[in-house]
Amino acid sequence: MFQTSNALRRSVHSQVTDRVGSSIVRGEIGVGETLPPEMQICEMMAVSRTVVREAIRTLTGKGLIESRPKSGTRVRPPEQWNQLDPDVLRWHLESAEIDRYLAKLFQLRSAVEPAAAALAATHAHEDDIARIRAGCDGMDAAQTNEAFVAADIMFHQAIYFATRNEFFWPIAQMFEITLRQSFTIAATGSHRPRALIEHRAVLDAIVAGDAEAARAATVVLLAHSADDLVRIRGREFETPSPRDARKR
Amino acid sequence: MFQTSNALRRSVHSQVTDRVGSSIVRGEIGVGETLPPEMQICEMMAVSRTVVREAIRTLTGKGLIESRPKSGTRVRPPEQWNQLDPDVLRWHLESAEIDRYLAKLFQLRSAVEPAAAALAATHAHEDDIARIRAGCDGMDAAQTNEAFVAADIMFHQAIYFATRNEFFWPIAQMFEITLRQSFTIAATGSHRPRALIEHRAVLDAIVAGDAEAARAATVVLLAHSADDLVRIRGREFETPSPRDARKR
DNA sequence: TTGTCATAATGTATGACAAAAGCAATACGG
DNA sequence: CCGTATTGCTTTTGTCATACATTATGACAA
Repeated sequence: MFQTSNALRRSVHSQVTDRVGSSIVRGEIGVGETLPPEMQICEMMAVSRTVVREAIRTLTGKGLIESRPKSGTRVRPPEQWNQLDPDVLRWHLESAEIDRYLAKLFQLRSAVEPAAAALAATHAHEDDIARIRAGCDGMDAAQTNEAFVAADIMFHQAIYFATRNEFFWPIAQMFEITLRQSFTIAATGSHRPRALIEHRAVLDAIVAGDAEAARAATVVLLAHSADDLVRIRGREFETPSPRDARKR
Repeated sequence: MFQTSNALRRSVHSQVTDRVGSSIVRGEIGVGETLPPEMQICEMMAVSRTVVREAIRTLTGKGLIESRPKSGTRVRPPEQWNQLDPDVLRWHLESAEIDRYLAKLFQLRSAVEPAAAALAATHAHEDDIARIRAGCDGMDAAQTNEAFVAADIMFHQAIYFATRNEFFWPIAQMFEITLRQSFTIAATGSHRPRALIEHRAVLDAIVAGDAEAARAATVVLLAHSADDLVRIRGREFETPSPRDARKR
């Protein structure tokens, strides 16, 4: 009845995966270091070795660790982690300052989303366009803030799927996990009318099959989103990023 | 002594992971369908249930499947796969027509790499620049074709790492797996001098901290790479992509 | 320095039981 | 008589325990 937030109820090995993965991402173990032997983890968490091993396999599959007989299980450098993996993302967001990660995510969006919209304009199928339109309509009809954000997310995801290029899809996945909060904050009240117009501009360009128009409309959309984020969250979202970050 | 290419010698569960993962990506199982019960897979591949379960955990972690007691283990829709995962990528390349995937990868690069270079110009640290320069120098000094390609890959990877934005890193990882062959083909003989100049232009812009110049230089670099790919592999690499792919 | 060996860690196999979920048969009510 | 709810069976995944294989490390000795 009481299941801790939503962590209990799930299988034991995913709980162990969460705890170990989280502590790695959090940096508690440090790159190149080895985590405790399996048996020791078993004792620490009071689970069987089966469970621990399956958790380790999951983390290995995400690129976080690699293990060898005798030498143990070591943390791999973060360049080799599947940083776009939903779980890895979640562990990041749990640990670090949210704003830093939202800013970085926004850098990625700024790079990819205009091109994605352009590809969508030339490659989208009927059902892709239907999904994008559903996003627009949902934003239009939304009564609650939450419904508005959900429709907004659907809209942006649908654009990535409409590229018909699977390498763009993992980026769409991030929205589910990462953007809900930032969108929720940025979607309050007065911005909506303009946002709606700009979203529909992207839709229209895609429907018209005009790649360059879609790209341009998306650039506008993102620029205004950045404005909102700067206003609400702080100057970390300014573009381009501060030069003084550089060390020479 | 003889180990089949490089497949033998590896652990049993990664072999099982490969076989199952490959057959899923290949589409032999079909979205929403269930794979055979664990025990049956054990018999088919003559391994213990431990091994099969660990393989399943790995694939679950990559988003390919999800399993429930009694109802079995089902294939999830490809939108939810970690398409940028090195293994998933490899399974794709094993199965499908290489050219289609190289073309799609190139679409992603075209979207991301100019922005990545721009970010690198403002965010790169000393060691990042050293790596990029090492790539240039390596291309310069390369005697063999293979060495040239390796340096080329290092150059492009280093740019993604230099963004200091971990969300760009998984894209760099793809190069290792995907680009070796395409680069090898495109790097023959006469293209090298021009390629070298263009690479160094990107490096110089990044060193100068000039984001816009870095973006522009990368666009040029990619455009010429596309030319080479079109010439050698076929018109699939043309930009923008064919309109008639659209169904309305 | 080199070779060998003990050892500690992961890798694999097996068997047993728990828990969940689909399915069918059954019982109940309309 | 038909439809619905309930109950119980059974299949499949989830977890545990134990034993043994394999491998690489590090110490020791030649």
